[in-house]
Amino acid sequence: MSKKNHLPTEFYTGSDPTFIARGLLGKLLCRRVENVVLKAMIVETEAYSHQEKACHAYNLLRTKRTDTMFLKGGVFYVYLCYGVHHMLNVVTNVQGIPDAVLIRAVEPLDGVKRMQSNRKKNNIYELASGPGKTCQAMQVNLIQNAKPCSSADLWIEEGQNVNERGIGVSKRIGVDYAGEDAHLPWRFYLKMSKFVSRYNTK
DNA sequence: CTATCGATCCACT
DNA sequence: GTGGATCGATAGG
Repeated sequence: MSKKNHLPTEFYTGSDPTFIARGLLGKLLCRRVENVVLKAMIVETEAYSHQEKACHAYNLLRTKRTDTMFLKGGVFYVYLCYGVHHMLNVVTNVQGIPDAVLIRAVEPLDGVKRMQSNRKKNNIYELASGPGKTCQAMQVNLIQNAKPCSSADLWIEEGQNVNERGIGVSKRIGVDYAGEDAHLPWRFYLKMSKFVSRYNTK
């Protein structure tokens, strides 16, 4: 058994979600399915906080779905969107304070053939350039919900160091329903990456 | 119980 | 650029 290079717990619990969303850029999202290991670098994230309307757990709203977000930071929050696509988040903050970071896009590194097969696409730039695509490529579904970010079948490990100046910022995508909070500059991405989702809402 | 609506993607024009 | 797919969670009667 090789020792995994997991992130320390404090990484997930120690700061507000925008800081953690920035910090996750360059980290590696890893998945083991059967005997195949998939690895991909996180290149785009969005922060969600219980204090703003775009968040499922806004105002500490607790439901069957948002229960996961109330767990201590460092677990995955997975849900189904539009009845079709899974979305992968990382829960942050301490227990009882529901904040999270959505993983919106990753750059495939290992197991690319498997991801191409999962996505039924060959173009590497289209394998995980969006939150739904990322889950399809990495074979993430509701079974992963509430599992630790250091699980044997899905985990996050150290990756590239990212220079702050290499990080682009914009408002979040697809949250127009959130009123004024829709304008929060809480989407973060690697400027130089060709693997981010196409949208570039400023 | 029913109605509404997505933290999206893709095919098509 | 636009619209359909598709279904579970959610809120309200």
